Amino acid sequence: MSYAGHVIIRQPKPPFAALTAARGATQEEGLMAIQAIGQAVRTSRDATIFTEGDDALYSYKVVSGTIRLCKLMSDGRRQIAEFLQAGDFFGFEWRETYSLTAEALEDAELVRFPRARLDRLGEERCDVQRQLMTLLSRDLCAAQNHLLLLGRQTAKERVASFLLSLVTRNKAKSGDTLDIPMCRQDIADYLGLTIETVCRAISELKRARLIAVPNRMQIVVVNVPALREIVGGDA
Amino acid sequence: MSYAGHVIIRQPKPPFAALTAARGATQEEGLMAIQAIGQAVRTSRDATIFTEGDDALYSYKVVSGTIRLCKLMSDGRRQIAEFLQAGDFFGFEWRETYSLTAEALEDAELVRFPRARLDRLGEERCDVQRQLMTLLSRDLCAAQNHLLLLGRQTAKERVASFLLSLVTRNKAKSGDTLDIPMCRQDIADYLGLTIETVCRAISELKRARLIAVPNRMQIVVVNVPALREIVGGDA
DNA sequence: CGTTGCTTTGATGCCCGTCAATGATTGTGG
DNA sequence: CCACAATCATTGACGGGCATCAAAGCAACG
Repeated sequence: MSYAGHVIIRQPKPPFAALTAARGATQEEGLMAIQAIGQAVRTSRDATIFTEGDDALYSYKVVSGTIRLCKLMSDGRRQIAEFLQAGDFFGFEWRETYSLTAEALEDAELVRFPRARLDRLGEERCDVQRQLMTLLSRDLCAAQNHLLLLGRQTAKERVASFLLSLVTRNKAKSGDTLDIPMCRQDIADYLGLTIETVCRAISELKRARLIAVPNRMQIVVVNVPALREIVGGDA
Repeated sequence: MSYAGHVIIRQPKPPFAALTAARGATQEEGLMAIQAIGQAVRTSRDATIFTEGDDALYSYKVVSGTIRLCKLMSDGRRQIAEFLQAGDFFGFEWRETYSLTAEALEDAELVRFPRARLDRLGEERCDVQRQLMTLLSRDLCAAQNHLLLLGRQTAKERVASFLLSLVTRNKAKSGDTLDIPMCRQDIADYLGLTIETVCRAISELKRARLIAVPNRMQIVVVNVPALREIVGGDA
């Protein structure tokens, strides 16, 4: 029911050459074993992939598009935990139900892994379990850094941190253009701010010539070191 | 060097009856196998157990006392990710170096597990890996809830959430007294607030008769449902 | 019994949230 | 192709919640 918008493209054994290529040089055997049980699915813009509290039937990998993982309060307040892009895995928390909600920012292609099969695979093969551990660890460390951002950084620092995380992810340098697939509201909900505060921080960075904003979906990072300077204090 | 304050009490095989008893009914075989390679150590108040960035040589379990896990910025700003008490595990992020700093709030007894041995054990036994996954998942979900608190809750809600988390952990009911091992500054750094704001929120709850504060280290939760009412909006 | 460290309370200010209006961009139907 | 609506982004005015600064309680200790 919450899987409306998902279409299984090919069922049992899709060719995964393209997927592993997208991930780059990851030749872990455990990872291969996981990939082998994947099913390709599609989601459309704003579709819900799973909802917090649902039975956790599948884990996922992003092939293309962008996904947001978020928590909602009953009065509508929202906190986005993470944005996921090609090559990222999600839904690997080892629990009966999903601990957050996954939605597509834009049309996306995913690979999904049935939890039951993943579970069986993990019982037999330690290298698979180990791979899952690595994925979880990555998420945990990201969450810990996010805690510091939300608890102790100013609005300007948060926006600079966000841009720097995109710089890192895209291996961008000063002068490069970043594609920003998320709207301002998503950025605000990720940074624990309001949309207006995000706008003002971006405008301020623009006035200071640290970035340029050709359009709402792109940002040119003119001066990466200066952005790092703003974040500064992080260990 | 950063292990000053640690004393190995008994080296190879301490009796773990006390430890498992403290954890309650956890008869997982994987867990037993992990426990079997533990070494009992002590830390004193305010001692650093490990520092963010150190080589991750050990993972730990708390036997007694309270531990804080935190991130520091170079200008001194601090965010506490988690408080750990008897039965809790920490330092299980599967990375080369620790992703945060662990310190003792008070004199504490720990069991430490050499990463190298844990690693070898994990290669051989899937049930051990699985157990480690479960520990990581717990931390990840806790961190995700913490993100919502830091990003989207008001000061009063945060303090109420904190008290409720202690209520849950201690299985307390209205009228019960909670022992608060952490000082106000630690609470503030956990909740992303200042010490003054924490004090004011506590005073407000006290005035509203939701809690009583016999002394700085104890809080009586007079009206748990009313505390839940304050947090309210969470899914 | 004064010192020391932590907590609490008060006064003040600022950052960011709220409310509101204007721009910019995209999509739609005539 | 353009008018129009709809959506999103930006900017401004204002206020409130929390931080900052300061001082006074309060308990533990020598």
